[in-house]
Amino acid sequence: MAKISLDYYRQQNVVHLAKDLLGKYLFTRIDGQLTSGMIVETEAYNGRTDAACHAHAYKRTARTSIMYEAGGLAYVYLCYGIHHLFNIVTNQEEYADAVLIRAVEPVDGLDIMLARRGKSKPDNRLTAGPGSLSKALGINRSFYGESLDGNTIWLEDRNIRFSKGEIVETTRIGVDYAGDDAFLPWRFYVKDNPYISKK
DNA sequence: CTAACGATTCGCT
DNA sequence: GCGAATCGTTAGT
Repeated sequence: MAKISLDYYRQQNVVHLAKDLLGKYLFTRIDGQLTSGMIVETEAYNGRTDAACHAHAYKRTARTSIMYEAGGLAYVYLCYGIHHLFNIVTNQEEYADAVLIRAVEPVDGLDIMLARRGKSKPDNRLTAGPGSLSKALGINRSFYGESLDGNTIWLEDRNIRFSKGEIVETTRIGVDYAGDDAFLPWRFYVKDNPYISKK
């Protein structure tokens, strides 16, 4: 077992961590049903400096409070009243940083993921996009605050490493409200991977 | 208590 | 390419 330990998530540079998470495997086990995917797209959010982060400038609310905990917890919230978006809380206590997982490449439990997504055949949209991958992996708001060191949701390092040329760094999606911070190159994805959320 | 609004997705044109 | 779907969170009355 190559489960990633909590120390990993407590690194202080959330942008570096978002890039490093590419190639890691995300697992869920719900009622004995195992599903997983390899992370191929992420975005970094920095609580102290970044206007796009829900916890921007020490804004502590009921929803964002989990981001102020030490790294290694799940931050899941409902977006547009429809989609559950899965983030990993990072950095030390009081540093409200998080990485949004935007896309994975399906690995284990393909039939389970198809059923959850209401699809009969696999396609490139099965786990592409933050709402889609959460649905495929069965992640919902009940995962809010769940430790990534447990047996329900966790990450594994299977020694997949991407070279600099295989990783694209660009601006984040859907954060126009953040002013200048919308232009930060804090979105990372694996070049040419068919499961990234947008071209 | 009320109202506005999303770190999106899917289907239809 | 465009617009509807849909509801918890948030801030303001």
